[in-house]
Amino acid sequence: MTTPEGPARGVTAESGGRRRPPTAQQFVLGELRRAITTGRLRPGDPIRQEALAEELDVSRVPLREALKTLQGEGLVTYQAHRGYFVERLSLDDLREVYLIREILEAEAVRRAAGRFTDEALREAERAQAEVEEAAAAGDVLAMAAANRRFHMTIFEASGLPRMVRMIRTLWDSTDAYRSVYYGEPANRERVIEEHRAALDLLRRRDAEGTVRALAAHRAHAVTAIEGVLPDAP
Amino acid sequence: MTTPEGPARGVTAESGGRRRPPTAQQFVLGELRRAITTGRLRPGDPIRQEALAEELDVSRVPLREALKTLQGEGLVTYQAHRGYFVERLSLDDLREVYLIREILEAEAVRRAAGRFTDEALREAERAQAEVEEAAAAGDVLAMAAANRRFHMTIFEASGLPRMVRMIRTLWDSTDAYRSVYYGEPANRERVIEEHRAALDLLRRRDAEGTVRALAAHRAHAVTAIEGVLPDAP
DNA sequence: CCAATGTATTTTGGATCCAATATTGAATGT
DNA sequence: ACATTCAATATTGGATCCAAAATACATTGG
Repeated sequence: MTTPEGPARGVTAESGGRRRPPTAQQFVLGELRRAITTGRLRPGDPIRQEALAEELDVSRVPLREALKTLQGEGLVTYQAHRGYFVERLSLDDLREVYLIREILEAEAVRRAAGRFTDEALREAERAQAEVEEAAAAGDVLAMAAANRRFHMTIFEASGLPRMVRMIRTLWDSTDAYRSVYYGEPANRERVIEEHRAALDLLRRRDAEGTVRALAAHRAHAVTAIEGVLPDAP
Repeated sequence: MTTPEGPARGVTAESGGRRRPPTAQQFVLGELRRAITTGRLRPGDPIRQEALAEELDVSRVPLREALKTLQGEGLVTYQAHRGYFVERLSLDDLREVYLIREILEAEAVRRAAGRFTDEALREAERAQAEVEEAAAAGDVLAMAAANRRFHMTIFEASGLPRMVRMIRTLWDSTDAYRSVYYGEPANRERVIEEHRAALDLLRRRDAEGTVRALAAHRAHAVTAIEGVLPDAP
């Protein structure tokens, strides 16, 4: 039934040589995020604490604290005495997340554009360079990460830290689906073009233009994702 | 030391006759929320787990899980190996929370108004009756609770559960300040009037009117709270 | 055969104990 | 007197163990 294999393969294995966080709960948190976004833990799956803890080579205590964090972010649900389950995102849920993003990000971008510093601009350009590099190399994961940095750099310029935190959480909750989007070469091309356009508008401090550009950018992503979602609910 | 006593009593005492939740972490979560919103735990305070756990007559394990939840909601902050601290809301933070609420609630109300059922209307009217009762009795805590039910009933009619969850979290994070608002009799009167106006508009399914009315309602609260905040940061 | 009931097993919830880290305070040297 | 180092203490982080609840399973009666 369960992996006849003993200690640590599956989830643990692919840590790619990153430095391990200072506490086990933070380490587990990262591993869980990856497990969920890469689909290793699938939507609807119950999370068996004992097995997972053993696999990650920690006790259940830090695992449970990490799960509480994920619960707060909406990546897992919790029922008392029954445990945690990987959240199942319906099409409606996905649309709702994007609706909320639409609303919050519009405001964040609007504010950011008005007060965009040269430093922030350079930071965004650097992120964009990484996006293009990763795209050229066909590295989907790296591209998703760089793409995130690109957008977050812009949001952070809004000077609204709580808003940024909420947006980040919303991104987290749909990570799994977004990576699908980057799988398509055509989408990768489009992302690059749209980012360049947004950067141009930011250089001119054109707030409304940037808002519109990024809204369109987002809309493209969501329609593309909606298309493939029924296959992997 | 620890309970030679069997099933849990202890500091539970002051729960005003509410039914105790099925798990200790949920119980602790409620107690912590109250402690923070009533000012028993003050902004900036470090949270000493051992002492608090003993006071609540639980071990540190469920306490820490509850703290993780609060961290996700932004009511406490966390530093590895240093522990949890009650979040300190600056004036800017407060304004940001209200800005985000403004944006999200406008959308929620807009959608809710269009699809407001008679059942939802009755529910809102019931909540409003409780608000008026509590106001008449001068029971600030009960009024805050009923007020919350009134607004949440409306938000929930939007059919956007995630959005409602986020709004609820935003309310949580400023509970402490809002109760101050209800302390003033004049404010209590105004709240009642404004709620009645909103209900009228809802009965006519006037979406934009309701949005405007509730936006004004919110604006009154925030300016009033801003006025008193410097005293209790 | 099916439903209901009681029992065994699994799984989560929580308490206690120990380890790791941070903080405090005293002693020491300059 | 001041800064620095090192020991003592307090506090958090985590592992293990036990209790409580839920689930799975078998048994019995209809």
